[in-house]
Amino acid sequence: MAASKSPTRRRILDTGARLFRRNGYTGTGLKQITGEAGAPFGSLYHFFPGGKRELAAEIIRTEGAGYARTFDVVRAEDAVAGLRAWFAGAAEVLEAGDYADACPIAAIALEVASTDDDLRQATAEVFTDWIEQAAARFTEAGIAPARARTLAVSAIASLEGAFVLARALRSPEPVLSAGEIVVAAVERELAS
Amino acid sequence: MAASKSPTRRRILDTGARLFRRNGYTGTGLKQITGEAGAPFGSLYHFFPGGKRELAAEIIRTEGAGYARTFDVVRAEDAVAGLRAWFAGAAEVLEAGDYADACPIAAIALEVASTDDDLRQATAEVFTDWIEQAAARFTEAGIAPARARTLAVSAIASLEGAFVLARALRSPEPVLSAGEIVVAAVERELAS
DNA sequence: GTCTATACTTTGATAGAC
DNA sequence: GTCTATCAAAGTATAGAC
Repeated sequence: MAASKSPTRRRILDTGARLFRRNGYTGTGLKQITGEAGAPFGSLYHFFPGGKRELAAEIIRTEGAGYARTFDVVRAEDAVAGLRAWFAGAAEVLEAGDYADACPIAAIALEVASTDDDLRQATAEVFTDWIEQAAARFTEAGIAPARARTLAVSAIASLEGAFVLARALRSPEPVLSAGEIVVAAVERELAS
Repeated sequence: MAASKSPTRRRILDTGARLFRRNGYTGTGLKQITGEAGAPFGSLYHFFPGGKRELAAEIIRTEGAGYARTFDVVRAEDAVAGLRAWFAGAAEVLEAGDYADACPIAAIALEVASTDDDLRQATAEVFTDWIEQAAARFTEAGIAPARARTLAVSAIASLEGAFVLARALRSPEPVLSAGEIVVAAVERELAS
């Protein structure tokens, strides 16, 4: 079908992703999305019959998968340098985008955690994927599986929380400080 | 004036704090707040003429100050044990409250960061206070100021991000893992 | 099948009765 | 000063013209 290739559908998804990321789930209106996407309001329900929840679910999954690829910079050959680059890159993107674009799903995740179990589960699957991918990379680098998972969870949590502080403070400091501690922890683990 | 002691005003603040914490800023309605608080709708505008924004600003400040006191468990005499208790306590509260009550202002902070500069600044002041208090405690424990600040920012960011993951995954693991890494970092710093 | 117009609900906010 | 009734606007969702 042509639906999956429709440029209108693409624009709705991209615009929705940007607005959800910046203004949150309830903070973003469907009229606002179609308006900024230059799409007729009815098109949203044509492509997403389930309405706002179906749109959000797809955005959570695709944006989650997309953001997972930023972790590709962490190569098993030099996990420490890669991890350092991961945090530095996040800080740069944040500054360049005026502290508007941090984690693509954090704002949604906090809002739906206690109010919409389907969407909560979608965010949980994304976070689980990130954790497993990061843990696999650390394991390949030579860290024992259990320890690799602890470090993976900690790395992702640190960046996630640093994003919260950085957006509020309009400063890259939290991302850089959090990165420093996590990088040192991984470095120390590999040296042991 | 009696206003500051009014039980109605108190109930509005407490209910608002709980709902903002769980459902976010735009995700919480004023009618929902007064409804659950058992207060007439008009009372909200009587006590908070500035409406939703004034109410949110006060909640951010008071809840922020209240949460700062949880860090009192970190005593300069034994910062490592205190920090360990801080994370463990956060994990316990989270589980006990069915993953609904984590950071009192994180959901608001992410939502207003790019949409309401007054409220963003209120959250920034809270985070700044937390960072300074934690850094002071680490300094008292014998860590050099610059390093103490890096560790303070990292500790708060780690917990903040762990809360995001924990609420989505409905698991205390992120809080415990993040705590493990941060505690080890402080421990190592004190040993050096 | 694309899109416009509308239905219905809920939102934040006010006015005014008591 | 406490509270009820109502406002205009924005929210999601749908119906139906073309």
